[in-house]
Amino acid sequence: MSNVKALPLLEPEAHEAVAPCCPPLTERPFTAEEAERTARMFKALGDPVRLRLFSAVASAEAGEACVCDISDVGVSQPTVSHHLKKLKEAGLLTSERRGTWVYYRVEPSVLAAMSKLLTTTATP
Amino acid sequence: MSNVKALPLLEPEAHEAVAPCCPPLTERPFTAEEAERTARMFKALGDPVRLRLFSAVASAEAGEACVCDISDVGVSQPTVSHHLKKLKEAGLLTSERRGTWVYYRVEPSVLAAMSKLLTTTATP
DNA sequence: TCCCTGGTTCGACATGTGTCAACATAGACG
DNA sequence: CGTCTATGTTGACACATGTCGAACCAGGGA
Repeated sequence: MSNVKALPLLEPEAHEAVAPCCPPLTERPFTAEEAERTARMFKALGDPVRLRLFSAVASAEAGEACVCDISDVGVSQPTVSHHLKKLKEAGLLTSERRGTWVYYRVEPSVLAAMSKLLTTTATP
Repeated sequence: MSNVKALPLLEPEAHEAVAPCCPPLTERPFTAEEAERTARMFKALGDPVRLRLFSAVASAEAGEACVCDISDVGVSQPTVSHHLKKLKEAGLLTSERRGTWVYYRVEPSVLAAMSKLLTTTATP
């Protein structure tokens, strides 16, 4: 449960879904609980708009992106905000307000954790 | 729609979603088209029941699993069938009938492709 | 041949989800 | 203080999705 304590603002909700997740999908059949937890992350990335937002943040130079820089994804501004919230709730992004703007960054452990889920146990 | 009369031909739909997909999420912001294609796969895994089914198939000894071996996931059998169909449509699974039973296996390229999506561009 | 078992499809329903317009809030700046 | 700009929240609505029971198809034996 306790992983990275660096940032000043810590969402308790967000931490639930993150790193301490599950074995690779190919290792053994998932239990209901594991599936529930893991599905939340996949579901968060299962929407084109969210995927574009996440990709925009993940590929940002400084490791973070202002909402104003990534909100050109073809939907209204409230909708962008809604999707960013979903990504935050899923533990994939964190946000921080600095002055006028709000910056989003990728929760560091997430990418590695999800990638590990998809690795094959048999390595040729 | 069109399925009953289909000979051992390959569904063109299924192939669309598979391997030749997209760069890592962290490389650059996804285009709308890339996001649309990729989101389909994540969405397919974004349901707990489907995740359990997929995991059951992916972790099966013989590389394949009979429906009867994996349908104990807490929902009715028609629902299992429905989810397996979704996974097939997303290009994640393939199915084959042998005698009385129907066997599902993981589309080989999928796991590697999705894993690659989640790798960080910096590869040490 | 008839029936039984494994799987899929159909029809219907409740719930969830994406979307927008309108409103609310938080700083910056005069 | 007042106002402007950048985000988030609310309410409403259309549409997609998960679920089940019933009906349906495919093989394998008796």
